[in-house]
Amino acid sequence: MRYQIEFRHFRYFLAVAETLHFRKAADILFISQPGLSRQIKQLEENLGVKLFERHNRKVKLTQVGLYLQREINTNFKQLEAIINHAKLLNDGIDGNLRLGYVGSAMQQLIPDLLLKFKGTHPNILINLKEIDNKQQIEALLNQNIDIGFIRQERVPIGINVKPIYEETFSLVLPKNHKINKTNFKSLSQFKNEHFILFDASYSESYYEKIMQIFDDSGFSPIISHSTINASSIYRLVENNFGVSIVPTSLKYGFDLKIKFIELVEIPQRTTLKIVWNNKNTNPVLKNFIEIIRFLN
Amino acid sequence: MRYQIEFRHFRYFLAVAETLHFRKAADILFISQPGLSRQIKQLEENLGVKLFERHNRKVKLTQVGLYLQREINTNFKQLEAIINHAKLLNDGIDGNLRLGYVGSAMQQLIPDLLLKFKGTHPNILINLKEIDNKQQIEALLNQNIDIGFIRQERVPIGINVKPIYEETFSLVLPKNHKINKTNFKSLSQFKNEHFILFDASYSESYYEKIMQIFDDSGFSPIISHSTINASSIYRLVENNFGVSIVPTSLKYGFDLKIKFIELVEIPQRTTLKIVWNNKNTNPVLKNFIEIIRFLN
DNA sequence: ATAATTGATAATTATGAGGTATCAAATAGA
DNA sequence: TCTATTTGATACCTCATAATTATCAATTAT
Repeated sequence: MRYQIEFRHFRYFLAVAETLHFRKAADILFISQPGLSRQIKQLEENLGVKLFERHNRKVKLTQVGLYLQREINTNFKQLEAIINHAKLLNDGIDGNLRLGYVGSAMQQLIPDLLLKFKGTHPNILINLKEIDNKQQIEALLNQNIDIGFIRQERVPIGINVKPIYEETFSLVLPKNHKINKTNFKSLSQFKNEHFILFDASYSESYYEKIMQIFDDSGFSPIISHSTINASSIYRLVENNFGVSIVPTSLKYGFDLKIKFIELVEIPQRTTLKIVWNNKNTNPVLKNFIEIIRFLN
Repeated sequence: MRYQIEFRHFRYFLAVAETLHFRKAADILFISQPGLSRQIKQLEENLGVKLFERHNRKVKLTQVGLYLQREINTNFKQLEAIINHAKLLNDGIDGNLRLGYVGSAMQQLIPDLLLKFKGTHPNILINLKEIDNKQQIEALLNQNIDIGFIRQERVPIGINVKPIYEETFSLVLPKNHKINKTNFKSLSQFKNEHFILFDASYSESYYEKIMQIFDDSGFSPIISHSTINASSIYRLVENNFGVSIVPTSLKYGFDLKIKFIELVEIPQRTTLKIVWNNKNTNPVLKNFIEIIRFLN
């Protein structure tokens, strides 16, 4: 117990816990393998806890090691956030907020929200990143973003959800398509058309919902293309590669030879939700959620 | 920026922030004042943030310094808690223990054991699962449970066994059966009765032992039903579907129209054993086995 | 059998934390 | 005004120890 534990020990520990390989971890840390071994040993001695099982040619985390990896990781993320925030404070900025969003949220909602937030909190630095649903959850858990905008039903525990905008779906057709708002009866009129849809990887639950729409209409769609980007969908529709179904709000802001038919009769709706990690201690996050609360 | 920040820097920072006096802080930290000054300077340079205003003969925290003091303080508290918890986990004082057991062990033994263990280790979370002998071995090998309670002679290598309770068998008869404790002579009196027994799949070696009892008595039983549950056996016996033989301890805790005759004369005994995987490193397991050691 | 992999150990080096001495600036007291 | 005192910063030095190199021991792959 004569050595003080330092960050170094935990930095090294995390690297070994990550790679489960002393030599590789040493390379990543730009130190030699024996040096790394010694520091890990020191940490283990100081804590009085065995962190790794070294057998044969395999390194394994012990139960306690596993626990420490998780906890130290989030603790370090928090510390990092504290330091970043301190730097921003120093620059006269009151904090920052890292947003992730699916493309379809940028349509109208995020600009509106940010404008409102900037009004009350002018010195907040906002970072925006377009990421898909699944990766947003990942980023939230790792505290790489503070808040996400997703279209997905289920989220892991530890993630808070607040629905903020529910909307209908709309059919997307080429402008010259024979079906229009007046002669449109039901989706089954499109059973022989090719469909261009958001990829299942975009969000499983979103995809399921779309499939349910087809189920309810009594046919399986021919899916000719899938993408993760509204604008590519529209390009394809415009050029007669097929038709599509998208959240209604996505119809604004494009000037293409396509038309939309809102599907108000079907029961399915899609909900844009904001999500955040309840372990996140960023003070700006609290304020942002406060703003959201007064939306509906 | 060529120095890495270490805990030291924050420890020193907190001491100065607390005392607002470099010399006093240095005394508290058992280092010299110039050494302290230098570390604080390093921290400030590394963060790119001024933490203290040194004017006249007074030291004052800057806004950012104030923020950091609060945040680092709570962050360090959290880290401390993490480390303490890790130590508890390591000592098996906190954590969880997953038990598997055959129904007949729940009769008296497991409640007693758990009560005793809970007394010395109140913070351990215990998961209980009723599983048959064979599946317990499987679960131990896969480390899906930490400890098992079985009635089975042979176990694979890698599994440790400790017998904890040896007992006689008892006949189970309907209350109105003509044989009772006084006119009972030997098992051969039942050669024409139907028997209801634990299924062979429950445990092969247990089944073999029962068969041996019949062998010794010179007859093969007529087996009319087999089940894996003491309570169903008793229901069947109560309704005159046949008679049975069970471990004696199973007679407690039922209120049915049945009676028991303990077979003390025959040599066969059944032994409840605890079993665990010797590769299992769950520290709680060690402590549990320790408790067991003082049982007999 | 030989070579490759991988973590631990031993001996050595060199970085930088901490020590001593001292300074500079400011203040208090005469 | 002239000390004496307080207090953080600087300069220089020492030594503890982190990191390196070289090597080993054990295992596994060829």
